[in-house]
Amino acid sequence: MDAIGFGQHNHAECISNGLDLVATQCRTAGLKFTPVRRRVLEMLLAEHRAHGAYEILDNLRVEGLGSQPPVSYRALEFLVKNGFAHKIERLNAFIACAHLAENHAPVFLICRACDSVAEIYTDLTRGVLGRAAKTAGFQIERTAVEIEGICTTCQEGGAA
Amino acid sequence: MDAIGFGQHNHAECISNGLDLVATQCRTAGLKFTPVRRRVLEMLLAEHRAHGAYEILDNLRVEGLGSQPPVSYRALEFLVKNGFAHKIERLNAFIACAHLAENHAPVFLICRACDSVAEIYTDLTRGVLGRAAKTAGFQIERTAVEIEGICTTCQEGGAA
DNA sequence: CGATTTAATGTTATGATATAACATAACATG
DNA sequence: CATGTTATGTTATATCATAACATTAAATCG
Repeated sequence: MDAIGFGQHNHAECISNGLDLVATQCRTAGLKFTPVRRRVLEMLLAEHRAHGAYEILDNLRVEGLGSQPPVSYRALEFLVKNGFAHKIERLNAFIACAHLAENHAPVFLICRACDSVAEIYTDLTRGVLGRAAKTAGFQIERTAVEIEGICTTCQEGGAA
Repeated sequence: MDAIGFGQHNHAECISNGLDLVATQCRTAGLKFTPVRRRVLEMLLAEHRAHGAYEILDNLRVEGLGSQPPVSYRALEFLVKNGFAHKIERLNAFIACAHLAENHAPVFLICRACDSVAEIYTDLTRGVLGRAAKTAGFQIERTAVEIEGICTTCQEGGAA
């Protein structure tokens, strides 16, 4: 388990590695990593927090890459569908995937004070949840696990 | 673990018991269980699926209990805040709590075919999730666990 | 009781999020 | 280069949600 989002890491690398990884995966899978899609992913990678579709759109507009809602929604849909980004339902916003390449059921830790979001890597569908679903006869297809609270930094800062 | 929502139970009782329980809890806690709030809860209890705020509002309007969005949103807010209902973030909709009276972190099983929602009673904050959060130094305040898939009935029906 | 304050409701207006639908352009492939 | 397919551009509108202020009802207390 790691929690990218809180804690230290080389962020510039984090962005360029992410873009490279996705570019490669798209090439391999025959997906088109177009300028808009690339730029949107780059925006998401720039900060470990969720970005709204309209915030993304504002940036695209300034850069001449699109001006209407469907532009950002389509790019985000592409990224989410292919596992390069996730939607945080709680916030109606999107975040770059922190575990690119690995097939996973993401779990998010959302800090309500600083809005940062950490993605942890823990498959809950095995264990309790899987057993519970099985008992209910429910066939799991997709999970959204979103934990809201206060991150380390904000606890120290007294934001709690 | 039980999964109210899928499976059999006496539904009429389920509604009246729910209303009675909440009425009692409100009396005890000094909360006002007003006609609008009561009626909204009743609507939620009527079916084990999530109800949108505007769907609720449409019903209230017909009954002369309110006609503008804030009316349903306020009633829903009251119910959610006091643990009598939950919001399903994935659906931007609301559902009656299936474990009234017990302090709990709900887990929802959402059937994408028939839209029914089951609430299961499994505290994930103990176990893996709790440990993961602890490692990240994250202080959990609230969890939203929403599992999407296909319920037993719909699997049998071949809706998958 | 009647004044005060607190909570709930009514209402208008608007903000924020999301998608349907259709037109056009770019691209791959036979 | 015709054809199918995917992506993009654009208009319009649907859907979800809340701010702000007016009014009414209810609780509290001198």
